[in-house]
Amino acid sequence: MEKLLKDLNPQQKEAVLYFDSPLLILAGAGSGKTRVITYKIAYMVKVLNFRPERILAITFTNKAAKEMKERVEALLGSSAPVFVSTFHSFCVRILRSYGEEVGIDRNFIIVDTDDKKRVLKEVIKDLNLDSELYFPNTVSSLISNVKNGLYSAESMISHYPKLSEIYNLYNERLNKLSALDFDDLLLKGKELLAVSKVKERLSDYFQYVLIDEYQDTNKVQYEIAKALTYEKGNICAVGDEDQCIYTWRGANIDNILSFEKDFKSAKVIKLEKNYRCTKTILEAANSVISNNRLRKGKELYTDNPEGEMIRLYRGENEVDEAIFIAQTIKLLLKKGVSPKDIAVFYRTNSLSRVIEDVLRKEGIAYQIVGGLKFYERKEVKDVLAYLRLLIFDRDEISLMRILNVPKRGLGAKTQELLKGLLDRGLGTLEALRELQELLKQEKQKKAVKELLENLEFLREKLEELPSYDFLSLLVKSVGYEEFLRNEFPEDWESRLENVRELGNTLQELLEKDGLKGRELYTEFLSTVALSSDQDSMKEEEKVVLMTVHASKGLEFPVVFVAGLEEGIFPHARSTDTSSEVEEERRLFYVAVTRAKRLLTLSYARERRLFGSRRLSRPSRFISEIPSHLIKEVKKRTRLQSEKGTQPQTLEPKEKRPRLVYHQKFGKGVVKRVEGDKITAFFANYGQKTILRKFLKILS
DNA sequence: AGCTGATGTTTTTTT
DNA sequence: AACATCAGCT
Repeated sequence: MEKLLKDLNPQQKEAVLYFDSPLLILAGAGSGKTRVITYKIAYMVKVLNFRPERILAITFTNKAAKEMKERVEALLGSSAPVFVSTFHSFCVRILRSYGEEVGIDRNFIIVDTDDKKRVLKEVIKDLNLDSELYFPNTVSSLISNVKNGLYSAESMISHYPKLSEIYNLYNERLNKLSALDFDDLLLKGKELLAVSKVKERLSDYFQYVLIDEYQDTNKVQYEIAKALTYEKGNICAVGDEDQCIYTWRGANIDNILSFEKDFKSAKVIKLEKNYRCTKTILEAANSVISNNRLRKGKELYTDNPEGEMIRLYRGENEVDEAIFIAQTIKLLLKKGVSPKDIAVFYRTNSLSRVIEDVLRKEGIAYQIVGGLKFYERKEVKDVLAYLRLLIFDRDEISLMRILNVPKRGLGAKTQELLKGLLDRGLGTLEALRELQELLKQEKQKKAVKELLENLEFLREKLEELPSYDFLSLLVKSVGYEEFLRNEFPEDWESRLENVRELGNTLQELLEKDGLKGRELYTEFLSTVALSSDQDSMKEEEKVVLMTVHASKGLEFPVVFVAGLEEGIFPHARSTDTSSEVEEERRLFYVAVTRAKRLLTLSYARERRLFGSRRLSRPSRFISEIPSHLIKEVKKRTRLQSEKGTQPQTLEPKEKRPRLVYHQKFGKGVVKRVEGDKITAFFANYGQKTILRKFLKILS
């Protein structure tokens, strides 16, 4: 262990060795905080003889949890069952063990964003509320805010008079389903820890609690942490107020700013030496973040070399910008940079599209983190819904989802009928049985009968068959593959592939935890619901694309930040108040400090947004970087020699029109194009040849 | 019940 | 521009 400690600088060492009182480690970007945490854990196990399973470490994502576990084990040279998890999965764990103390069924289901919206839609409809004011999206985030303790439902009465009613009915519905949403997991976890029996038990059990990314914890999470370590002060929080980027999700920057007040006689250690970035990149980052007022104040320094200047590219439009990025990447690859060492960041997911298109065209392999999440894809959710239905008989949400998937000729009316039955308190299978009696049409009767038999059959097989086979059986017996073929002739194969991938995940879990049958599936469904973007990221030889949010906690030798325009980054919806702008700035700071060696910023003069072109100005954040650190670059001159091909890729290429519209003749299908004359076929007028200027090109 | 075209919404970030 | 939703029609 003594040998290990030699790897640390004095502050890091102090942080590892300090145990006298609550400890807050203010760890600047790239200051080796993961190293400190893992060494601290290793120290506890090896020197202080703590039982690893009684050390609780909370991370931000499951991926981070897994990595931390691996790193600790590498340090110790043996497997150490340290309890590492996210707040959410920790709460799932304790609720599955002690849930009944706060009236929670141990077999509760977790509703994801999509399910939540479905339930809310029903609620809003049932309350006969004006859907102009109560959009499911808006209501969903309002409810989140209420649950995260930002304000009460009643306090919103002036803007949303009926919010309390929605809130109550929504919770009632979830309750009936034994379902918890993401916020409930934390909230109920907190409630559970308020039960003195549980609190004593757990806080006695855990000898030490570490929390990573403390700047992004919310009020509820703070209280959970507090309850676990109450009075004992055996807590270490690690965070960086400059990297707090989730306030919109309830993260409370005060948690970190007032740690010393919240935890008695707390000690604060700052890690200000950066091991990641070049001097240039770090100076840029320091300079940008110094524009923020709400911070404790740190000044990072590094012994790393000066490094290359930060590059800045101005694109004519978003396509031009993407081409620049692709070309630069190509050049780097040619120079021997590994693709997995290159990352492209953007503020919003929608910006990824152009970049993807160009990378694909240029033959650059990339992987995209986040976006449409795997577990949120329709085909995956459908299959999961079947699984959920088999596991939890009360899962009405899933029943409704699959009632007519694959198509069985059971539509809205049947759904209403079924809902009535469920409201009478019947279980899903019972309700289906009743429904069979109620239906008039033979065809529908048969459809329900078939579904019912299928479900009963599958439920029998659930415990019997190995999980992978069971999933195949499920897909086959409900005719899901055929459904995919019919409904998605374009891409049914990749969709089917996704379903298979689901089987693989299940298999992995099976091998890891050795669970089986019902237990396995329950665990599987929780894992699935709580998986994060980063969790899906694999070590592949590919360039990585992701939002800045998703990049948190990662680092790359080469980083591109695209779309640096006013309205995009900072985002137009976050420029009203200075605290919003400060958060955008922190986000930019996170982006910049991911880069180890080379940072390239880019923006476009003109960008397509909502279908129309819009001129844009460069982001204010660019001008917050000292100009002597920035070098403006042009697209590679090498391409001057390939000029012939350049305009083709540069301009969105002029497509041959396929569908046109004429004032008098209406819509026409194009048959021939000669110069500015277009020959098209019109349904009621036959074939006509018309000058292009009289036609509107539809596609 | 299910399709069609019209209409309206979406783009902030996510456990 | 792409997508979801809905009324009205078959």
